[in-house]
Amino acid sequence: MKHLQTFRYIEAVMRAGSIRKAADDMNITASALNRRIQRFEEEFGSEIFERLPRGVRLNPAGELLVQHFRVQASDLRRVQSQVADLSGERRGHVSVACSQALIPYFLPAQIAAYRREHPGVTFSVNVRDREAAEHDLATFSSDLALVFEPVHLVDFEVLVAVPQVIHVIMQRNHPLAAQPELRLRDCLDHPHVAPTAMFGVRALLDLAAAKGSRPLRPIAESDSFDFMRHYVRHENAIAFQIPIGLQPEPDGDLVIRPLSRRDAPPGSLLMGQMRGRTLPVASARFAQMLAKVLEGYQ
Amino acid sequence: MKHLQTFRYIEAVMRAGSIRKAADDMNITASALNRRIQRFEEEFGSEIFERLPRGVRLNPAGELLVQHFRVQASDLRRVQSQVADLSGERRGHVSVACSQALIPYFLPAQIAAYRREHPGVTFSVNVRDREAAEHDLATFSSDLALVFEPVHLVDFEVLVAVPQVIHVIMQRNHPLAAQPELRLRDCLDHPHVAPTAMFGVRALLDLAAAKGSRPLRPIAESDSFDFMRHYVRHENAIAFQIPIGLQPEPDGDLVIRPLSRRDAPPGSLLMGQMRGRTLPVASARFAQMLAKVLEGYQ
DNA sequence: CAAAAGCGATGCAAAAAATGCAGCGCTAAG
DNA sequence: CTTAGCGCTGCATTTTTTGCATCGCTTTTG
Repeated sequence: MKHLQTFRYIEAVMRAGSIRKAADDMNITASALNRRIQRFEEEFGSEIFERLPRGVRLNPAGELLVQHFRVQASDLRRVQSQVADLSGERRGHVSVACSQALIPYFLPAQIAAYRREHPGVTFSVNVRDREAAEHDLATFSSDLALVFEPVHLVDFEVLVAVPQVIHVIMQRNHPLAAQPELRLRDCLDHPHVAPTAMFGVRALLDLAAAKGSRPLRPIAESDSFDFMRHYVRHENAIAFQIPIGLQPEPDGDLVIRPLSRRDAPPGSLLMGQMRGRTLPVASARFAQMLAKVLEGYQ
Repeated sequence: MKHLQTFRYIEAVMRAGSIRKAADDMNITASALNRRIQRFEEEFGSEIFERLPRGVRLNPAGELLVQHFRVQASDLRRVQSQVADLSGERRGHVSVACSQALIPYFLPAQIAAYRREHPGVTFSVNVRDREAAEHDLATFSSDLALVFEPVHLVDFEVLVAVPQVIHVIMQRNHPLAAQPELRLRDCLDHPHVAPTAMFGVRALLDLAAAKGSRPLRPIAESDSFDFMRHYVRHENAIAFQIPIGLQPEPDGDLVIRPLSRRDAPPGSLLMGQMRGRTLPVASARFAQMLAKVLEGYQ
């Protein structure tokens, strides 16, 4: 939309930290960009950048303005989506920010299922830790977020919550593989790998371990659940993950066992949106479908 | 704001019903306006006007779009007002839609009082019947509405409500002037003037009269309370009005008496805004002051 | 039933706005 | 003390927008 061009430039300047860099990013001359901003500031009635010796930075007025424009751009997308919906076939774009766990199995299956019904709808899927996912919602760069154990819930409006018990992954020949349900203390006696502190699974594990007065001593930490899942094949270690991130039928030589609820309470996988926002039709319907699936999930 | 120019043109076309008339109103050529709209429709991805033989009319997509733009323009004004507020002195503009009763005494006094504290704030005051006032809120053309007994309350978010007993206005030498409180049946025995059906005062009077099985028989009906107040001097008739529309100390030869509560229940004078909207700083503060004054009013 | 009036659309030239280029003055980093 | 990077501005150029004249169409009018 052309009438939002100036805003796109303003965002670019904000990101780049200087007009020249932003001009470069946007394939325009610094002078043109500079004048656009000056002209805008004049008609807006106030400066929106403070000029520093090495560039520019948004001032409080600019912060307010950027927030306004983000809301307005998001709302315009919603209107467009609604209009497309009027004319019969559903079109639109759904952007999702989600935890790693959703990436391999759950979301691909759900998106494919949705697109079978509505081929006109496109998707963008971004892996975000729980903090970044909430930020994505707040800046209107994602419509939906799916995260395990979110941190702040201020702007996060929960659409559906699913309890998820932490599961243990190991090779079929692992000593613990025989038990149908595992105790945390037994797991901690064996070599284990664990996610880094930023993840909800780790937070729950640390909490549970602290109660049992036996600390987590991972032989490897990683921010990739994919890495951890593969690692157990090499050292006969154990790894942790929530069920939604696991294949229903694991690969031949891996087994999956739930951790006893006596040790670690189930965490919550939450789907949410920006608080108070009205989602575009496509996103709202997709969220509706996900909610139905998730509610039947456990 | 220049980036809303196209929207202003769209609104003009909507009002005028044809591109040529709108072009005339906006001091631009029809061809330029026509092309602006065509260009906009193209980048928006859908037509927003349906072309009729005698002009154009918004289609459903256009309705959605206009609503979006109205919200967005109102929000931009809010941001500007907030920014002005950042830089010290309060500036801004407050637009009020209100019933006639508020026009002569109450609002002038309140606005003057507010402007004594904040000379940078300007006002627009429009007389609207209770239906039109609500419409003004819904189209974001007024920030606040002050109406007696509003009709629909769907989009009207009540900020404060004040009970108002209907009062009777007559000359000092009127036979009823001696009583401190009047019964409706006595009033109806004398020549009386009444507001037309669109007014809340009339609705309450009709209701009360129906209960007493004696109908209202006004010798004159008017949509101007000013007219009615002056008329009682000429025929020694009586008129009705709510206290907020009356001078505390009436002019020499007029007296004011409350109608007995046994006959007509007090109506409600409501101050409200568009539901869910965040008002500009100036409007919000003015509303706050009004609320305080009104709560102490009766 | 034909003429007139009103409408939206479009080709083309003129006017206006935005952009690119070159260079200024300034500040902080090397 | 030099240099590199920054925002800003005058001027020529390019792009966009506007105005004018006109077409084809439909409804209204005499």
